[in-house]
Amino acid sequence: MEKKYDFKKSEIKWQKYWVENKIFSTRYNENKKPFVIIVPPPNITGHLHMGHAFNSVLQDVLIRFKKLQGYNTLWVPGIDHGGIATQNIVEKILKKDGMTKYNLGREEFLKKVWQWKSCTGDTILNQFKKLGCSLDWDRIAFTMDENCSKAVKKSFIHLFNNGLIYKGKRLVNWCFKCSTALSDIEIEYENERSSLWYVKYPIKNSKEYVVAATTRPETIFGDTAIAVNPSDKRYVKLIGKTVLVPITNKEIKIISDYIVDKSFATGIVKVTPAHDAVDNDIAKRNKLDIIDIISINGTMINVPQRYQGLSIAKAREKIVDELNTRGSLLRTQIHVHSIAKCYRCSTKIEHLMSEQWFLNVEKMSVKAIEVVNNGMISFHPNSWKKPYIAWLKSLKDWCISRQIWWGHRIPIYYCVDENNNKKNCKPIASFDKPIKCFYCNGENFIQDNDVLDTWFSSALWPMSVFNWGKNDSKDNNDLKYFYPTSVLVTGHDILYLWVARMIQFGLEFMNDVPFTDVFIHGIVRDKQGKKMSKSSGNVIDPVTIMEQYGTDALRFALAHIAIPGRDVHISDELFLTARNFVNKIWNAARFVVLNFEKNYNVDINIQPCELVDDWILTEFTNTFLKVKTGYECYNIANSAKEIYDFFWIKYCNWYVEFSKIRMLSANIKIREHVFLMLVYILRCTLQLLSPIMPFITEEIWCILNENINSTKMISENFLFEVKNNTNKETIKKMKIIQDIITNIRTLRSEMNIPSAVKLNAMFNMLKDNQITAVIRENENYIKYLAKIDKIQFYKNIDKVKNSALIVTEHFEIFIYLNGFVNIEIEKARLEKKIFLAEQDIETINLKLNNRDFIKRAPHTEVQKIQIKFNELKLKINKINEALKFLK
RNA sequence: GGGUAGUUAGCUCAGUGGGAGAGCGUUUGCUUCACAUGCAAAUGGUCGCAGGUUCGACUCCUGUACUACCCACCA
Repeated sequence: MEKKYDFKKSEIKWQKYWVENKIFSTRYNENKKPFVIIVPPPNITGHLHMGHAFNSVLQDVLIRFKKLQGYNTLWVPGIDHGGIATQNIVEKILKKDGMTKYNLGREEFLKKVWQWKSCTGDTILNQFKKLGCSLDWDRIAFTMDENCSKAVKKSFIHLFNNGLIYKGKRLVNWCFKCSTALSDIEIEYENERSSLWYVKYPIKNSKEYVVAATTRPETIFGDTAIAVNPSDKRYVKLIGKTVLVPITNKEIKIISDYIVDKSFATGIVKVTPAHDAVDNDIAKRNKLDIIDIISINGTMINVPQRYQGLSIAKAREKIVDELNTRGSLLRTQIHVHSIAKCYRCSTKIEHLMSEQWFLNVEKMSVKAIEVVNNGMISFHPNSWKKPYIAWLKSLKDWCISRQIWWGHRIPIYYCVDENNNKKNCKPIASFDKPIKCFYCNGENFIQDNDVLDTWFSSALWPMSVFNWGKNDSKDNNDLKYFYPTSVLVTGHDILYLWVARMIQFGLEFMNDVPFTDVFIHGIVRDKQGKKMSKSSGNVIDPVTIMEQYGTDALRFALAHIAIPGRDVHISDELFLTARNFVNKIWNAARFVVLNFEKNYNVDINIQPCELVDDWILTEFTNTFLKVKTGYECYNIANSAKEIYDFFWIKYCNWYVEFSKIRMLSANIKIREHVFLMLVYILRCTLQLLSPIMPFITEEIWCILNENINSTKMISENFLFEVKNNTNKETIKKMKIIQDIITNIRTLRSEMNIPSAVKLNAMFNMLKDNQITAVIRENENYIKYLAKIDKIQFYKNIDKVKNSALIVTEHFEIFIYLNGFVNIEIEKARLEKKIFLAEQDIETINLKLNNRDFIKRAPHTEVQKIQIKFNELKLKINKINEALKFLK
């Protein structure tokens, strides 16, 4: 076994082995219980970032653990075509060559995108492999492949024919840069410092005027009313009057609407229904005209000639000037408000009227709420249930059409005449171009130009990966066997965008939930808690970390901070700690392997034979149960922590140290036994840890196999079985031994006694004989670890000169200091012990003197306190005696 | 405006109705033949603030301050 762990070599080896031997390929097997996860498909544009790494590690941990438990585990890999994001990237590439997509035309452009996809689309999947993800590589799915395409068409046609998909001219969110409509959750809000302009609107046939405040003076050309709150006493008398729009002098009415906030600015709102959501609602309620004044290119339309064709910004500048000159501007005020931005390119979103396809989500939302309320789907942590339900309850229809080229083209066909002009026939939803029009027997059709929102195909993901839409469910064993999947693992950032929609679609098309559990983990942030982004320069690249510290270190660090319901803060120290742990594991294994002797009989059944053996088994059992609970209840951080503590503290710092002295025995049977125990516990721990750190555990497992003639892989069923060996007595006994050792070490440290100086320990036993027996049986360990030469036992001995004192509930230990005694130090040390004990006594006294406590607290609790009190008293007495003796 | 988390050691964070924990940092001692990416020991906290429930609250409840995130119709 090499002195240093070469993680790079090991990672390449095992990654290749797992993939080539299809260790994680899973087939339909009705005799085994499935455990299924579908990966949240990353965009083809993506490179592995820390968020992916975190998400993937958690899924891999679950899959690998369930495999150890004997499940037929399946983790389906896949990628998303990432509509707008991908199109933007390819357009950027074209731009470098001075081209636009229009130069190429739709078909040629799409060819380019597919070409680009075939070059770079595998990047992220290869990075998943590097991460050690136990995905089934025979099942790579893509949201634009044939299966998904069929699924998209099938679902669209179903929804269209049921009247749930409809086309309508509505106010939508429009991104000029991406030149497409966006759904409500595809926009992000950001605070912006801007101005609030107070504009005068003269009242017709009067010298008076009303003042409306606006952040968008350029939209006054689209004003079709002025609104006040009906309960606003200041303005009630104005309702119904006519005012003139500045500059154009167009006549509009003053109306009343409850939505107007009396306390904001003047309490008077100018209503621009074509470019503002609230105004649009007001217009609907009051049947106002809607005038478009901004085109989908971002230029002014339907405005006075001098404004026609200007950009929004230019128009604003010009209009503020003009209002000012005409005396229509009362005043201007600094104003901070949040503005909508595109989630793909951060361009300001404009609201404008546009003809789009919408999905009516009303009924689907009711069902999606129901399955969470009745427990068919559980969220972990449960606190996400409330926001999920609240979101669905207030959900508006989903704008599903996008004016881009890359994506699933809407399977709607329009009947046209010879000149490609649409006839009056209703549009037809169809898998392929229809042969004949239902309505007029026409034979010419054109397909709708728009494509579907990327998230439409994502919503079908749990079905489409199992060929729903392509293969009807009757003979589709995969779909029957693997659907619904077991758990969906994702960050809360796409709970609405993705999770809610999968649930809606699953219920609509499969009449069943797509998964029974949703594991919602935190978002990866930097040390200060900020989102990682290229522009902030705070990105920690997982690939760099893998190269620097190893993949297992990355994985352990991520698992270690995966605390349920909390965002995770990443810093370099995390990986350092994890790297050190990897090193520790390697070296502990090396210690074990180096102690292997050829004539060991490794087939014998291992039996604990000493307290230390019982103890480590008990500790392991406790750890095993806690780790299992952590894996099963989505508290991965706790599992990681428990293994870390057990392995480092219990196994390495205590058990291996105990073993060292036993290894010196002349008796080969003893050496053999110790080796077998060490190997057994090590293997059990490795297996328990393998879901988090698959590479090093597999590597060591393999090395150990050579020594014990085994060929099994680590991912096969658990070696360890929980028996009734969680013995509390064992822990207590062991604690006595550990306390003695620790106490003597502390004494040494406090009195500056070099470890080379061997000391004598004289035990004065105060009570229990059984404890004497325990100490006698484990004398060797005390001697070895506390560097004691000689241990003697007495009953009621006098004080021992030139010695320091350690007092516990069971005994006094006089450590003969062999000339190192410093009376002053020892006095100070003992006095401090008394001080601390007296402090404890004080708090205990408060309780014991409280009659209510004695009367109401559980009897066991009172007893516990009483015992503690007696122990402390005894300790103080003994130390006081010693102090007198010192004087 | 509504909602959800958080506030514990110098830093990053676990945790529990009955004696405050880890990692990193700091201090001290140690090259002991698995590991200095290590071993041993020590230092360090009014558990945000104010009330309440309880024999007992860091833990449960209410209020409050601050921070973060999400949602919303910030003209």
